[in-house]
Amino acid sequence: MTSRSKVLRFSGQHTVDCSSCRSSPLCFTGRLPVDEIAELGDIIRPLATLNKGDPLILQGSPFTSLFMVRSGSLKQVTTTGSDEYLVTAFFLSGELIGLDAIGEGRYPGSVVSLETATVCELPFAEFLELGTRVPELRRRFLRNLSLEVGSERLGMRLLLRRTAEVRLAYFLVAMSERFRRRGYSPYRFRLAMPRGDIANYLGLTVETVGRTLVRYRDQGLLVTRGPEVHILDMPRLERLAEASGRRRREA
Amino acid sequence: MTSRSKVLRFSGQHTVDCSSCRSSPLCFTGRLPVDEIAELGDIIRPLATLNKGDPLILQGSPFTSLFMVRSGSLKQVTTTGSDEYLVTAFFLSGELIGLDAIGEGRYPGSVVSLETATVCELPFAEFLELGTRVPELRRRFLRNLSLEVGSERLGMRLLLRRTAEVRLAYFLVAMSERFRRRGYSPYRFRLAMPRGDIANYLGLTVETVGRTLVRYRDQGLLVTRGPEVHILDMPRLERLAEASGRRRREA
DNA sequence: CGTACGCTTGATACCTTTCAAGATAGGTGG
DNA sequence: CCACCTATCTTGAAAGGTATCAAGCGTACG
Repeated sequence: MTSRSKVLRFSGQHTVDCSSCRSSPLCFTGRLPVDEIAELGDIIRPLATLNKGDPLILQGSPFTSLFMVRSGSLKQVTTTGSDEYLVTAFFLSGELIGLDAIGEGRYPGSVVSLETATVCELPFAEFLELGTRVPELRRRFLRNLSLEVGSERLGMRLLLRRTAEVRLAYFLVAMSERFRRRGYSPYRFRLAMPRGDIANYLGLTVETVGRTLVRYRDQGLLVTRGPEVHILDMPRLERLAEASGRRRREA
Repeated sequence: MTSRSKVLRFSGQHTVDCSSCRSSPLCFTGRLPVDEIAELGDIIRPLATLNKGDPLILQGSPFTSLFMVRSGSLKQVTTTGSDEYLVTAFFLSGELIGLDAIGEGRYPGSVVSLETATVCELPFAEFLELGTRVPELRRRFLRNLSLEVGSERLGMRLLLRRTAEVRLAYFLVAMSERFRRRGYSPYRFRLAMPRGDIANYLGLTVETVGRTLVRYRDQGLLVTRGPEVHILDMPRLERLAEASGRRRREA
């Protein structure tokens, strides 16, 4: 169950040039004053490269570091007591991994690479220490954590009352937006995760996701070819994603 | 929509004796050294008293403070663009309100009292400033925030794949545990929120919640009388709450 | 005393899961 | 380079769980 496979090692090197990081505009450290960026660079351990399927974190291992995605994408999966497999998050470049581990002191799920990806390691103790001297860093970090609380809280409550059609639209619009902010086309992108992971993440089955995609295609909303998504009618897809609930009634 | 009703005012008084607070063992500030507790007391504005239905926070208003529940309970509700009413959280004594507002700088939902309740106000700017001098306070706060991220992330993903029977069991077990930690009986308690709010929170309808409670009663799991809950067979209820998923199949 | 709100109960429709094969595609080894 | 294997995606038919719609019922409070 907890296959103790190759857990990656970071290079011993102890300096990163954050100022040259392509993810920096998205990273919560982005646009910090130069001096402080440099200090961060002293802390951050750079550039583990992961291949598809490589684990970055094993569920239950002690929390030591946050990880910042520089390129590629990863998923977080939690296995519950009854051997249930739950996809709890996807991480794209510029996003922070491990925010949910600080509280318990252990990582609540395994994090696995969905494709070739690179990450930076941010040892938490040293990060906290740096925070003592850089209030702005603290503020950014709190902001980041808080946004996470809010979006999980609201996003999930929303999904709970939604049909498959709306859930998937919501997911695709969100992904599209995430790609757009990374400088990619919001209309054509490649979803690195398999259908099964999407279904699991949305609380649906693979079959339902598949059928829903077919319906979208029939309605001229979008087309998919394997992992490739091509959105044809974004306005309508967005309207669908925002659609209130199940059927008629208002609560 | 945003009924500008009586928004409560705090007394001008500027000192709170945290050390005498009954919620202190549950509050994230609990068990801090005495000096620091005292400093907190200088910041915290005490004791607004709310009656059932009184709003503490109006959705969209600028974020200025966190609130700590001293007694009673409250709910957070978010109204979406399409006038959909979503219950996104319940707060019991010792819990922090407003964690999800830090990021956006606005409160993402209204917070309304479910019964007579008292809260302390914790102005955020001053709290941050105090954090500069008290690293332990920062750590506690981060821990608190992180736990929130984790439980929302996992808890919700779980609910998404659950039947009404399991969702409600999960909710009742969680509430029972929260009461237990507050020194009340975990077997007999009073849920201050109406059925409709529970249903909404769990992504169900009132009818389904009602019918499910009847089924529990028929099975000898628990009985309800209005807001009163009396759990008869906790082990079985817990097993039900942990039950894996919809029907047979494993993911 | 009545009105309102919350809770119950019943019948029906519908979405999604479940079960079961089949079709594709990517990767491996002969 | 092709055959095979496995994981992934597709399609179909049936069952099941909830939402929906519609009344009743109780109870609290003005």
